[in-house]
Amino acid sequence: MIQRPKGTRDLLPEETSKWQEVEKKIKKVLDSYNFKEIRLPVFEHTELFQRGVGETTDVVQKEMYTFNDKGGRSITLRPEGTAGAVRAYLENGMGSMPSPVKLWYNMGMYRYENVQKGRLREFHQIGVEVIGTGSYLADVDVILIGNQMFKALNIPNIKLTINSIGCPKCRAEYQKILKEFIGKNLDSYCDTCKTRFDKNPLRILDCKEKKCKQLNIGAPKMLDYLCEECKEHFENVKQMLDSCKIKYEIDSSIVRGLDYYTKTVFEFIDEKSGLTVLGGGRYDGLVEEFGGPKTPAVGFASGIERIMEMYNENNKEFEEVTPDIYILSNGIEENKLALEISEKLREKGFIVEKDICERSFNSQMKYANKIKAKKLLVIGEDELKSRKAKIKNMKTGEEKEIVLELDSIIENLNY
RNA sequence: GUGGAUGUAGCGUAGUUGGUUAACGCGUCAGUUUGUGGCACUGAAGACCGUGGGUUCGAGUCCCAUCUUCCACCCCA
Repeated sequence: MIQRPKGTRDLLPEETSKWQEVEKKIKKVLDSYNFKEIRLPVFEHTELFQRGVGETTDVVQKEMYTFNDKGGRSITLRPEGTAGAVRAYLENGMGSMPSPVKLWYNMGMYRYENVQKGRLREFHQIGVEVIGTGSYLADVDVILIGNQMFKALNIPNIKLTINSIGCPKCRAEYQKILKEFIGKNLDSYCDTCKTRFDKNPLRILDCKEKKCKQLNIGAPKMLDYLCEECKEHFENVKQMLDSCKIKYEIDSSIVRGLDYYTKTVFEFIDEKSGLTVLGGGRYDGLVEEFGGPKTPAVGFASGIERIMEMYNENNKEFEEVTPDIYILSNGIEENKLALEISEKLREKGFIVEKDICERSFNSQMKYANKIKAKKLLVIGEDELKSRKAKIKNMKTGEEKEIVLELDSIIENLNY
């Protein structure tokens, strides 16, 4: 038997209807902020992610699905959405659209990781990007969207944590100071931290090793070394969040795993599982990095599989969509009439089931019951002749005599 | 990438110290029931026991390898 590749999942009908329900609710929030959907290629040139996400990141170094296509091009399955969105923004001249450009996406992502709870190799993210404004107001809007999403999904116990990692200018300054602090005890740090020291010292602060955590106590904090502009930006973000009564924690260890972030970074964390369910921040340098004009931007991405996990826990009652009517028929002429009525009802938007297996009367009855049809209409010899029939409410068992005409059927479907 | 656990019909399980045609429940299909479902009863289909080797007269049971899934590290959404 051929089985699905590691880290992938099949979504069966029961699950897809729940996904659709969640996606619908999220889309409503996105619509209310007037964001528009974009759909992007599953694969891009490898270089896009190398330059966008950053050479030193784990995502690029060891988690990308990269291969050469038949034309010898290095191609990579997208591990995240922002790089592609920015590429599309530039390639399609979206800079000439009314600015800022506000986009959202819902796409599959691919990362060669070791599988675990809430961690797949193919997973899905819903994300937003606001391209073309450097204002703190945009950061706040983006955070508020995330907040509204979880509210709309009735998911409680989500903690918002924020931080600022400054701009290239003040970060470089801070890194120097941080390296001085860490450098004193570098020999005592774990091996991964030693390699981080040169490539990305900020990450050392995020190390989970006990000894490293110990050594990190008292380390200088990025927040204390922000330049005037970054400091003011962060203060404004906090002020706005306070004014709309959004609770948040400042967590100076949030660094984010993607290199393009600047200034504000934030995460929504599920307090029960400890998993990050939404993560994002500002990326003021990325458009320029890709050869575009200096264009600030901010966005987030949220993992649908993780959202679904929490959604299912907090929303037990789920309304299943079932057929409005099952039309039972036996015999050629009867089937013709049943088909005709079915088609007309379907055109009117009703969910109609009828026999397509040439099953017996009894089997059809049982089937209608199993698929939870709301109403039942039998078309047999008598009904064909008399043009009268009984429509049955499958829940109450009550039957009602009707004329075998479309209007009269429809009238009895709605009660 | 490292460490630990796991794997028997679609799903959930049983399978005694290795011994004939691998069992049960749910589900599926059909019948009891040419004209009204749910209940009940009867029957059928469905498993090369994750895969590949090995030990043995004989392997679902023992050994090795490999894959999957789950958990932890790491990282992230």
